[in-house]
Amino acid sequence: MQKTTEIENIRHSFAHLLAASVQKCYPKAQLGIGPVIENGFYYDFGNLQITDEELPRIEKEMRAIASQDLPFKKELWPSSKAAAHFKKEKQPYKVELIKDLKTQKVGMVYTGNAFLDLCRGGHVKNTKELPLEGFALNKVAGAYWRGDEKNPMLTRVYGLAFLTKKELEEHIRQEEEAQKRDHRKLGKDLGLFTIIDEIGPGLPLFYPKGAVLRRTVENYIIEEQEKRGYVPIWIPHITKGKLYKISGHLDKFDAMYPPMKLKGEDDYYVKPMNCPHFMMLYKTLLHSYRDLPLRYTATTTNYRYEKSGELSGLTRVRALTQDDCHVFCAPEDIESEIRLMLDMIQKVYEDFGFHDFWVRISLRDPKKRQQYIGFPKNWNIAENALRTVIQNTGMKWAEALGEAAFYGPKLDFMMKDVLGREWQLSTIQLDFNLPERFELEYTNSEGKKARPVVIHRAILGSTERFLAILIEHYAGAFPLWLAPEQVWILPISDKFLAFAKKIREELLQKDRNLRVIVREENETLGKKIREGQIQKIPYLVIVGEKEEQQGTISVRDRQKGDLGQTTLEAFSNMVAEQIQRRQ
RNA sequence: GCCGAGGUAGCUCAAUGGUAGAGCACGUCAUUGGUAAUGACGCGACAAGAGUUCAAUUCUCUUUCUCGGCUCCA
Repeated sequence: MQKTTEIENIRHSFAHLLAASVQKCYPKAQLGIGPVIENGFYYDFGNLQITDEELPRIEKEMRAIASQDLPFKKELWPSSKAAAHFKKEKQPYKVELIKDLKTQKVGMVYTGNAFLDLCRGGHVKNTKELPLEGFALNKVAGAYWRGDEKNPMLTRVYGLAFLTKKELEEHIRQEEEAQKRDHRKLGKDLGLFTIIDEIGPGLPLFYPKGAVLRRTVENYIIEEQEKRGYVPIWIPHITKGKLYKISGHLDKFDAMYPPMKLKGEDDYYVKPMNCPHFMMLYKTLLHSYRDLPLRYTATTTNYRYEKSGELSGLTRVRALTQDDCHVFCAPEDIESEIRLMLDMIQKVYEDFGFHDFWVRISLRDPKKRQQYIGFPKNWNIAENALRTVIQNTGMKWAEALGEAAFYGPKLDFMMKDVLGREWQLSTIQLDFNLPERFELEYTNSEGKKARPVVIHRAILGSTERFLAILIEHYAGAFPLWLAPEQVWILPISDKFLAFAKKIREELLQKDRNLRVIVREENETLGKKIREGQIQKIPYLVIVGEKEEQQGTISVRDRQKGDLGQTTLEAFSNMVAEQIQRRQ
């Protein structure tokens, strides 16, 4: 039996209690499984149709059972006896579990004399140890039996459980905080993007502010790439199906939009990925080892027919833009190419303010060799290259067996945002498959044909998803270099409108890329300041009689408030420096 | 796609089997202002379709979209 912690025992016990309560309230309910999860527990039930409104009743019953101070008792039963018991009790899921466990004996747990559940262990000794103040049932959802969509859908009841009331409240407070930062809400409030019924689910449109934000992010990536010798290519968004026959995607990829059927022509598909296009472009030219590594990049949109229930804001869309890159290189260049990518990833994360991340080295599962293609020799080169490079960077890393793609090992970058939520961002993947399928070649130094390795790489992953993460990470208060509107100029009254416009012109003379807007509306200063604060504008510049006479401006910082009067020169320098330092 | 909950004005939210209210936003006018909301007036909505009913935003069904999960993410 594996060791469990106090909180796990408590959560596990609550799961049992939940099962007992549901059985009492709904005698026909069938028991599934009830594991411990982050922050609490859940239990799956068959033959149970309930909504959130019924949770208080179930919770009340759980409290009633717990308050009887019942001991938890565990016995080992022969599996056949337990199976027979559950068969009699009309608990088909439990019977199935016992059968699949294939053990001689199974644990059965009781409270007091009342039978509770099949159990592998890890609970408190007595229900009086349960912190009833720190627990609450929180939601009902559907879930497939044993996580397989071919199986029936069960009703899952989720509960939160902590040691104390304070921790529970803290958790709820954190969830509320996360909700305030929700990129879907901020996207609306800040006028960044929208999703329109008539256009379609998962197909976001960007307002000017959102478009400026995404262009800023994408241009930044393009700039950093080009500094490192990556070169742009351009590819069309539709293609003949033939391309995906070669790549093998047509059989395997199930999120493909159905093809366009054109009279007397081949079927055309909108592209759900870019790799095959990159491969074809490489193949059209003859390559010498002197040309390699060849670093092709394109920021381009893919279309994937994701299941409707999977769509969510910008994090899961049907039109996703990738900062895609494929490096074609000789196997011996793998290490240096990856080092180059890591260098860029480190720089990019720092500039975006992502200070907490780790790298997952996704390797083969050595027990399942047949799942992977390519020569073991190449795999060894690749896996070792990944390890060596990562271990030399000082980045936090962990190896994960069985997480490799079937065509090669990869590095996945896991980022923690300010709320401690983990996101998978960048990925670097070694690929031995596509060069093979597309029969890519280069001429090596001996004048012989050789096969290049392809390294796939995306730093943002998808621009849309990345923006969602950025929005939530900063709660919409973007650092100056990213803010879609960086400076508002607020004239005290329309008498100073001309002066305000002059200030804008002068600021633009210092930096013609500065995003500065004069708020001309006939409103009070207080109103415009409030508006600026709500819109999270980094700097508000206030101009009136004082400023016009003294040739100064007044500056208000989004966080620090009124900074007082300063010169345009000083303000402009401060802004320039801040943008340059990406703060 | 599956289970569940929802969709009222651009946004946030009311009410109702019998003419749908408010705040913000927007427009007009007045006001000419000093660091988080000036005032008055005005414009504006029951997701779509079908059914039940004398009458449907309200009840039923279908479609669609959103949300919480499940599954999936090459």
